[in-house]
Amino acid sequence: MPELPEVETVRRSLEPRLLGAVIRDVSASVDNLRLPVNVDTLRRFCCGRRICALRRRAKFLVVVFDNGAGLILHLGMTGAFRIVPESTPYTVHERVAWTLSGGRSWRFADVRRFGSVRPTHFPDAGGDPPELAHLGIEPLAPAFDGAHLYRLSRGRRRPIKNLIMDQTMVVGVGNIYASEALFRAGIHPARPAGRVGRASASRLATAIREVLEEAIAAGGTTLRDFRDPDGSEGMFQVHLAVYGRQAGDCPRCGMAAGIRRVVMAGRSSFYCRGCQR
DNA sequence: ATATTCCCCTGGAAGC
DNA sequence: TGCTTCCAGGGGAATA
Repeated sequence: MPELPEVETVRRSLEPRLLGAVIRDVSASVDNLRLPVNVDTLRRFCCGRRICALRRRAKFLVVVFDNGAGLILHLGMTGAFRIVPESTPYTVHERVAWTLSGGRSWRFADVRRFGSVRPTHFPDAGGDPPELAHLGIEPLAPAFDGAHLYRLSRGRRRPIKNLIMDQTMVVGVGNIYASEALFRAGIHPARPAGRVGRASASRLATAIREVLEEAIAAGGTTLRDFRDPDGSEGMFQVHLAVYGRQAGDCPRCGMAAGIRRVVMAGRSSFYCRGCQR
């Protein structure tokens, strides 16, 4: 369940350990994750390269090399990184390994293989690679506010929850934080996006920003698989107000068994039937 | 043009 | 006990 806070937690953990490292070799134990993994191509892109930056865009990690190339990484559902001594035996689900200067090995494990590892070129320093050009606005950017969300939602009949999870609209919000943000804003997840008014859009934009920032501060949410590169679990799951709490009492309005679970667009969605309209 | 459905993949839990 | 089914859900292609 890595969403923006989990990916940012991973980025912050990896950054100090990867910056300045030189990649000596790459190996892979599978030829496809979510996308094909071509180890020869990876070697051509990575070997001899120094890592200059580690960015996050949406739920992607972006590794920037010293020559205008780099990697786009996605954790999928069960992806995890660790950095270990080169001699450390591989675990069964470690799919890709980069040998780094200093005798270290940077490992990508992914049980369900929904993750991805893509080499890329950057058209300009600091910009997104073309593969990520379709992505919408970063919710923690200053330009993301109620007015922006209001404009995005005009004329759209799809449920507001589906819209805020649409990565071409606003990025980083997945199934867990969508339910949490809508709860905080008092908006029913199935409300048509175009029927969300200015005041509600403003509350929702604020709620999205706040829940993501609080989750980052807590090191993310661990419900099943998520671990940071040190193997630690996140702590935000104890702060979830509605996600996974069907039949629970509402922590805001107090309605007994007020929390409902419904399926929207194939995803479990949680809301309080007493205080979300 | 917009929005939904399907598929990828594995393991743990629940059901029979 | 053991087998089957369901569920988790991000992203992107296919489809309506």
